[in-house]
Amino acid sequence: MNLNVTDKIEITPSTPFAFDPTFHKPDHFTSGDNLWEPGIRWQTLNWQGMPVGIKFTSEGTIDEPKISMMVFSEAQLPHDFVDSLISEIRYRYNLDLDLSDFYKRSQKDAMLAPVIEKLRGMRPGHPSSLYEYLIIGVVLQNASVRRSIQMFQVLLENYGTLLEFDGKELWCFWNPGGLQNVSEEELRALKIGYRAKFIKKIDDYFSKGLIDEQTLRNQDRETQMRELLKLYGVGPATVWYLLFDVFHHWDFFNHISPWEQKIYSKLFFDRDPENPVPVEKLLKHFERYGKYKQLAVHYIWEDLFWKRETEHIPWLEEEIRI
DNA sequence: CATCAGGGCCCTG
DNA sequence: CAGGGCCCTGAT
Repeated sequence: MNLNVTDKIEITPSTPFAFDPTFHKPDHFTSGDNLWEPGIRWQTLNWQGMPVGIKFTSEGTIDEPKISMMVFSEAQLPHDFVDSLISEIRYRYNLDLDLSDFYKRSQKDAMLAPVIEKLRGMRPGHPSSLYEYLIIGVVLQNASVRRSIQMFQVLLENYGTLLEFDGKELWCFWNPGGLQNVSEEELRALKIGYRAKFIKKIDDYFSKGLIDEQTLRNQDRETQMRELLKLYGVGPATVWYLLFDVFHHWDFFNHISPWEQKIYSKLFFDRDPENPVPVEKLLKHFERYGKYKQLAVHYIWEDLFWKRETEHIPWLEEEIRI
């Protein structure tokens, strides 16, 4: 699909704002739906069933930020569509987040303070909708990075839409409920294994309108967690990711998967990944970050993966096994 | 070659 | 509440 109609919008985030670490998370292993280079991010977005291409360009500084957002579409977009798209972007990337209290509380933390200095203005956030994140969450389960990317890619190429805009070709997600005519067997043929059943059931759930992302956003964390765990194929690991990335709870930390446990053990206790610190002890350690514990660990985690972009970290390569 | 453990989750006993 | 089964893939 060729997207030749453009609409240019200027977005002013709250201050301070760091473009690159907000729009590019090196630990989110990309697979054909976005591209990044310093100061520019291209991505696709399925908004209200309409596939659009977006090019974000940094046009400001950390203390006087300005983002140019170019929207590419097939036909002219109605004003209210564009308005709702902008507010959704502001939500997903936390462009209005006030980080001052978090920064103030972290000043005296020997580990966090230098990381914040480097990443000052970085927002947490994730580009995906709830439905999309659920699909991603399922392909992350019980698989290495390489295999997760491969599964996600094959799903996009079979059920997504290839968009051409600004000289790029990127895949756009299908609609929630868009797999109604796809059988579990067909999904299995794409080598996603037992996850085929999970994806079918999640898609059915959305197709029947049993869950609404906007409604869920306005409910409390316990309700969100309860509703999400009702989904077949969603357990503690996936819910934990969702509460942070999609529902923006900075204070919730109740789960550490084995590979993350090894990385935290090395980062926070300089312990050999072969001999990791118990999960309970790690969780207790994170308590020092209070109501920003997950945000704090996000900063430290992103710092590690940004380092990986420029320097070789052997022990980390060993753990992520791309 | 064969075996095995993954960036979990569901189901059973 | 512990443990088996599920899928494919790359490592050993």
